Amino acid sequence: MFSKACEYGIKACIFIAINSYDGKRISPRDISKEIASPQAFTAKILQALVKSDIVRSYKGAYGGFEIDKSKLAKIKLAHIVASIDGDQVFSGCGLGLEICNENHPCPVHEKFKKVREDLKFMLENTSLEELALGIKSGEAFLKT
Amino acid sequence: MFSKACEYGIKACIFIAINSYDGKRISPRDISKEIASPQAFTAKILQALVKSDIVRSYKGAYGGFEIDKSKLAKIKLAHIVASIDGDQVFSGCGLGLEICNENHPCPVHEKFKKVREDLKFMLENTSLEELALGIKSGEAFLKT
DNA sequence: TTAATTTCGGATAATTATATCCTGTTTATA
DNA sequence: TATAAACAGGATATAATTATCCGAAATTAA
Repeated sequence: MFSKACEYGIKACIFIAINSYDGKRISPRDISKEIASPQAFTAKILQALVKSDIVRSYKGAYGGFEIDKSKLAKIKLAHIVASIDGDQVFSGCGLGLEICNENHPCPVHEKFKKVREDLKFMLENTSLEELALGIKSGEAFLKT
Repeated sequence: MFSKACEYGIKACIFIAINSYDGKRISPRDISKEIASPQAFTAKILQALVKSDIVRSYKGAYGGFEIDKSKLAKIKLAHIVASIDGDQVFSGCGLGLEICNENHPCPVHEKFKKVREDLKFMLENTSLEELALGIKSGEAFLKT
């Protein structure tokens, strides 16, 4: 469904979000420990998330990554996924046809429509905030 | 969503199905031409589909691939997908956690449930027969 | 200003997925 | 039996993804 990079990116954002609640910046080392991901690779993904303006980074001592508290409710899964995997998962043809639409559909176009729309709706309506709260409350887990 | 191999596999099955209606066997060369896929790679995928008993192959002159007419309604997309990509798409965790279930859910476990179940239902209830008919009637297309 | 800390970013390596090539084996028909 | 047609399958090549390494640049605090 998503690339490894995207999975790591989502989990990293959630963990950054939790810390940002407490006004704490966090390093790739701590993040990769918490989400069980390779450290250097995770750092690369964080760079991308910085460029797409989802997380903020601060260099130097006492630096690290954080997310504006005011943004937590506004950032949706869709933003993170699109920023790392592109919009293929939202709009691409299920069978890889270059052109696939109502006028020129692939064999599963109509069948996929519902699934894809469900997925799109879910991604666009799930905020980083609620995911972070799920972890904070102990309902959900970031690893194992 | 699916691997390239799986996309080719699905399209190949559909084209084989169409020909099997007319009692015709078909070669990897003709298949890859029709579905715009690399020939040798497609042949490998067909081998896998033979092993998982979805298509049948006949060696020698006048040989080729075909699918039992009597099976066309019974073979569902789910069979093809599972045979090529495994059941990760049905049961795997959306964020790649090894253990992810009701008792130990990942942050998006509940959110993904509906999407995954939709997808599963669709794959398990879409037959090769109806997809083949869609192409035969000119409603849908296998390439471009 | 210096030292310590931390992200940035380029280079490289390892792994997996995709794709090609070539030879062997089987089979139908002449 | 000979021959041509067609799949089987191993070996190899290429591309994309995932992962690691290291030095440079920035920032804070002593």
